[in-house]
Parts: sequence; C-alpha cells; structure tokens
Amino acid sequence: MSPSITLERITALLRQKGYKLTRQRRAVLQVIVTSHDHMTPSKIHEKVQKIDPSVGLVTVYRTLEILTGAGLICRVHTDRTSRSYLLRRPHGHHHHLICSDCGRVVDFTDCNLHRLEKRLAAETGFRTEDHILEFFGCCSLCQETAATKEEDRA
Amino acid sequence: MSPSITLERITALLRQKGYKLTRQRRAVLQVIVTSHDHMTPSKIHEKVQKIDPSVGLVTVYRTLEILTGAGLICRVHTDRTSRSYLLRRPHGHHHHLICSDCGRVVDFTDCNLHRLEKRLAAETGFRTEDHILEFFGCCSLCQETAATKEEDRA
DNA sequence: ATCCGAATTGAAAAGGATTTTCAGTTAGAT
DNA sequence: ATCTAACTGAAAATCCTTTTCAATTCGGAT
Repeated sequence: MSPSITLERITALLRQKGYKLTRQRRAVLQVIVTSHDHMTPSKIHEKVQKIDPSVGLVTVYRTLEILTGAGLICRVHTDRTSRSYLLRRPHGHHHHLICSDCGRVVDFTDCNLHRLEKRLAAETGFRTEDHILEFFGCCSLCQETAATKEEDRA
Repeated sequence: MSPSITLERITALLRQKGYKLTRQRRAVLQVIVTSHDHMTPSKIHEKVQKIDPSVGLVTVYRTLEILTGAGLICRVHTDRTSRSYLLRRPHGHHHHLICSDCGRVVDFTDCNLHRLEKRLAAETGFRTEDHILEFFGCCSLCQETAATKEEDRA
C-alpha cells in the first residue's frame, strides 16, 4: 500500500520544488487536506478565512494554480460555472464518485476503459489520448440518511 | 435506423413547444446543424454573423439556452473556460470523441459502464445516477494529415 | 539572531463569460 | 391588416478569474 497523502509530504514536495511555505499556503493546504468534498476557490477561501482571516481570495487562486501544477490536487468536472478542486489522494490515473447531495468524493483507480477505447478506435478510426470520467449519485452515508428520514415519516 | 436530425425536424419541435421561429434563431440553428465541431457561444455568434450580421451575442446565448432545454443540443465537457455546444445527433444516451486538433466530434452510444457502476456500488456503497464521459484524441482525418506532413518532411 | 533578495502577498483594477434589464420590434394567431 | 405576447439588441450588471503593483515576508547566507 502506498503511503497516504499528508500535510508533511505535501509541504516537503513544495519546498523541494522551490516554493516558499507561507502562512497563507499552509492554511489553504490544511483546508484541502482535511476535506473529502470538492470545493470551489470561493468555498476554500471561506474555510481558509476561519483559520486566518487575512488571507485573500487571490492568494487562494494562486495557491490552487501551484498545487494543480505540482499534481497535488485535481480539478473536478461538474456542470457548475465555478471550478472545483480536490486533494489528489490516489497517486496515478483515477476518477471520482461525486455525491450530489453532500459533495463528498470517493476515488477509484481502475476505470478499465481500454477495451472501449480499442473498440471505438476500430469503429471510428479515432485515436484516443485522454478521457474525462466522473460519476454522480448518492454516497452510502446520504443513502442511510435518506432511509432514516423515510422511516421517520412512516 | 432512426431519422437524422434536420433543420425541419428541429424547427417543427420548437414550434410545437410554442417558440417563435425568428430570423435570428434560424441563423443559429443553421450554424449548429451544419457543424460537426463543438463551438463556444462566441464562435457560434461569429458564424451566425456571416449569415446575418445584425444578430447579437445575447440572442445566441438565449437560443442556446432554449435548445439545451429542449434537448436539441449538448454541452460538451472540456477544460476550457468557455462552454461548448454541439448538435445532439443521437437520440438517447451518448458520449463524444473529441478531436483535440480540429475540434470535430464523433458520437457513440454504447458506453457500457453498467458493469463498472455495479462494481463500484459493491465496493463503495455509492449509488450512481449519472456520469460524464468524454474522450479526447486525434480523429482519423487529422491522423492522415499528420502522416502526410511526416512524409513531406522525409 | 540579523540581513538580504527574490518570491509572495492583498487590494484594486482589468478581463472575459454570462445574465439581467428595458424599451423597441416582430412572429404568427385572429 | 391587427394585436399581443414573445422576442430582440444594447447597455449594464454579475460572476469568476487574472493581472498589476507597491508593500511584505520567507528562508538562505552571514
């Protein structure tokens, strides 16, 4: 099993890449590392301000850019107007199960689309190089919650 | 084989839904129906203006909203800042092969993700309701073009 | 511990995409 | 031909994101 992503490992990597570990960046990191929900820059800013109210939204944007560049966070694909980010917990290629109720994201690594890609290449001549895949639905917790409410009403 | 999407079928459907068929909407429709590339509102506007220079960008946005609501066009998921739209040619559930070189989109209908969804439900308890899947790569035409250029250089 | 330079910061401004407002125009039913 | 609700373009407003710039700060060298 590969070691889990911790604040220490991330800060070490950033330092190694020559980035300064400012107060502001630490706050952004803390928010991202402790969350399993995908969050917009604005939402991250809101949470960061509870740790350190002086941090500006612009700095959040800049930190997200660095973290994306370093491969430490992923952009989640949704239909929303604003972007959403998430700590990259799996090391390699992976996708997300996104709960539409609570925003929680579950990662999975084995998408197994090679067979489909091969079939499509044969049918259309298209050579695929990359793909976006995200699942939306209801996480186990929210299903339980819904079931409980259902019982209460009965 | 189901009948192909034509301007006539689309205008009939819109009229049936109570929408007026204005000069401007006809121009937007003509641009969308004759294109196999995904296009941003701004790109569509640019093409519409070659048909009718008086049509405003706002009207393009409004028309796209109507067409999306009527299920006649799809939003294509890319990492770009601006949205992209495409005529919905297949009737039901489908996905896109998007050429990163020329923008051309090839549709396919059989994504076959049910097995994956079932496996993920068993592993994580997540009940999936919907998904985004888009492939990016190089279409057969652009592959040929690239091959030709390669020969020329040799 | 202090100093220094380059990196980083916040605030304001700019930029770009999309939506809203509003007064004037038009499609299409009568 | 008339009428009215739907539609339009232009301008303004709204969001989200990026750029600019003067002031601050991290962290290596001293």
